[in-house]
Formats: sequence, structure tokens, C-alpha cells
Amino acid sequence: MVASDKRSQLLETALQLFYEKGINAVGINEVLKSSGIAKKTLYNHFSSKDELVLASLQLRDQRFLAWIESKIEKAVDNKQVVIQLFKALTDWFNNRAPELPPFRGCFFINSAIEYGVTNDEVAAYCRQHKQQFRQILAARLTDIPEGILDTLCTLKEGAIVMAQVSGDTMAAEKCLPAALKLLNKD
Amino acid sequence: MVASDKRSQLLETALQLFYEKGINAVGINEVLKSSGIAKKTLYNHFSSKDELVLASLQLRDQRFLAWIESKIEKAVDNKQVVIQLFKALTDWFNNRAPELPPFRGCFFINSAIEYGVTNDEVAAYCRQHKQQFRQILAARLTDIPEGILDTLCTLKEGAIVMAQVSGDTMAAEKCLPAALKLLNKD
DNA sequence: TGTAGTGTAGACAGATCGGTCTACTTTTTC
DNA sequence: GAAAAAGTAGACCGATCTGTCTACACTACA
Repeated sequence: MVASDKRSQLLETALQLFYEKGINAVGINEVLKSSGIAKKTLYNHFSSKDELVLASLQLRDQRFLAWIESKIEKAVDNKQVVIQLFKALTDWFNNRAPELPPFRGCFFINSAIEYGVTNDEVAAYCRQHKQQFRQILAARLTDIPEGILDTLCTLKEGAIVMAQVSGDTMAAEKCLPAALKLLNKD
Repeated sequence: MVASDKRSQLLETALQLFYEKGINAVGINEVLKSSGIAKKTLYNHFSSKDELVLASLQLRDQRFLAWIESKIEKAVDNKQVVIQLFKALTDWFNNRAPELPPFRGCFFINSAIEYGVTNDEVAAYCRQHKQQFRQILAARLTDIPEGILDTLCTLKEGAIVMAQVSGDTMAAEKCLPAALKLLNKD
């Protein structure tokens, strides 16, 4: 049992709780109790809660982007990319994506809003995640104008918020026609 | 000087601070210090912080919807409504809307995310605000399909998030062409 | 087998928070 | 002008949070 075992257990627990309940609503002691690990061990692997938060963001970042990538990599043209993207979002919103925990919005939007005010590094990382998503999408779309790419990203963010705040888990599905319309030459 | 004077002073201060820094980041004592009002007076007008939060949401709700309404009421057709809406959002994001305090995202998205987990009433009010916005927009658009109305709302929410999290204050402007395209018959 | 590293359990400190309460002052109202 | 209502200033309580520290147990390895 290597040392990083405890570290990854703590990280898994922290990510699960932070995403489910929000960073501020989850204390260090709850992470400890839920993971069954002692406090000193946590502070041996992470110097502070903020460091644990950042590591959680990195883990989620890696997993979420890999998941999205896997959903659109098989698409053969722009239309299929957009279809697969919005289908994937709908699966996510309705808890039909086994790779992801139950939907509670975007971890990065949530964290930027509730934690970014007091922690610049968290805010910066959340911004970076959004940029990375944009690049992954751009890499799968051929000859796509910047404005249309931005609009697709805006629709994605909006759908997430609609699903979370308004409970409209069909938000992504509803704007799929509009997203496809964007691809047409006028 | 009627009693409601102190109440409205507290409410103004609370709304300003809650919106600027987030509800959790602002303690009761900060509201008191900033407003120059005694603690007992606050608890004479509001039974708890949660009640003050709800009153702040209501005040913002009323003001924001009135502001949006004023921006689109002069539009003579669907195209003008959409143009005015997204121009207004861009003004808001870039602090060119004197009626609104400096942009820090949507108070209702922010509050739902950071406070809605522990307070159902707050979550419900935020959802209701989004519904009211949708109705105000619907009332100004003629013969608009539900799906297009939903997509316009999604673009609006997405633009707010892009402006706040990614710092893209031109997000609304960028998706105006897409929004206008939605209005065209296919 | 002894030592260094890692773990556990949890008391504790220091800070902050929401909310109550007392004692006193000001304002309003009849 | 007296009584009632409303406001001030801030001490105080209990709860909660992050992070430190002590005392002890287990494990790996030379």
C-alpha cells in the first residue's frame, strides 16, 4: 500500500462531496469521516483545504474532458459532433452517464461562483477548464468560425444552468435544432 | 422617519453586499457595519439571515426584470426585441447599465448555487425568477415557438456564465447573430 | 530487531458565524 | 409631558470551521 493510496482515497471522497454539496458546505471533518482517514494524514498529503479543492478540480477536469472527448470522437462531421455533444449533455443532466456522478451542475461554474471570490487560483482554474473545453470542441469541428464555436459553448453553459437552476433537464435537447442551424451556411 | 426606512437601508446594503461578494461571504455583522445600523434593529425587521436573503432576492428580482422590460419594450418586432435584449446584456456585462450595480453574474444563479443547497426557498425563488424572465420575453415576442423561446433563454444564461466565469464580456454580442438566425423560418 | 515513515484518534486552539440579550438613548404618539 | 415604540452599542452564547498537536499503533526495510 503506497502512500498515494490514501491520497487518492481522500481525493475521491473530496471530489464526490464537493461536487454533490458544494465546497463551502463540506468541511474537512466530513471528508475525513466519509473516507475513514485521519486528519493528520490529510494534512500530510494536502497542506490546506484550498489545496484539496484545487486537486479535486484537477481530477474532475481530467475526467470530464475525457468523457466529453469520448462522446464526440466518433463523429465524422460537424453535424454529428454537435448532435453527439448535446446528446451527451442530455444524458449527463438525466443521470444516464455512468462515468459521471449524479448531475448537480458544472463543478467549475459552481466552484468559481462559491469559492472563486476568495480564491483566485480556483477562479483561474475554472476559467482554464472552460477554455480547454472550447479547444477540445474546436479540434473536432472543421472550418468552424470563432463566433459559431463561441455560440456553441454559450449554449452548452446555458443548458447546464437551465438544468441545474430551473430543473430543465431537457435544456440541451431543446436547443439542439438551434445548434445545428448554426452550422448551416446562410 | 418611518420604521421601514431602516428596513430599506438594511435591504439596500444587504443586496449590494450579497451580490458583490456572495451570500456566504457576507456576514450579518458586515451588513450592520456597512449600513451603520444596530444588530437588534436588523432582527427587529428580519427574523433571520435567510429572511434578509429572501428579501434581497425579491428586491433584485423586481429591479432586474423592470430593467430588462424597459430595454425591450420599445422594440417593434421580434428582431428588434432580440437585438435590444442582447445589447442590454452586453451593457450589463460591461458596466454600462447605470440602473444595475457592477456586474458579477446573475444574482439568482449565484444564490441558487451557493445557498440553494441548504435553503429550498432560495432555490425555488431563483427558479421562479428564471420563469418570470421567460414570460416577460415571451410577452414581447409574437408567434414564437416554445423551443426558440427556450433557446433564447439558454443563450442568455450561457452568456451570463461566460461573462462571469470566463471573463468574456462580449459573450452576448457574439451570439446575437445566432439568436437572430433562430427567428428566421427554415 | 530497531528505526523511520506513515497511519489513527481525537483533543485543542483560534477564528468566525448567526442570533440573543442587557442597558441605555432617541423618537414617536397620544 | 409621559408612555410606548424603535434604535444603539456591543457583550455574550453556542455552533462550526480550519488547522495543529499529542500520544500511540502499524508497517517496511536495512
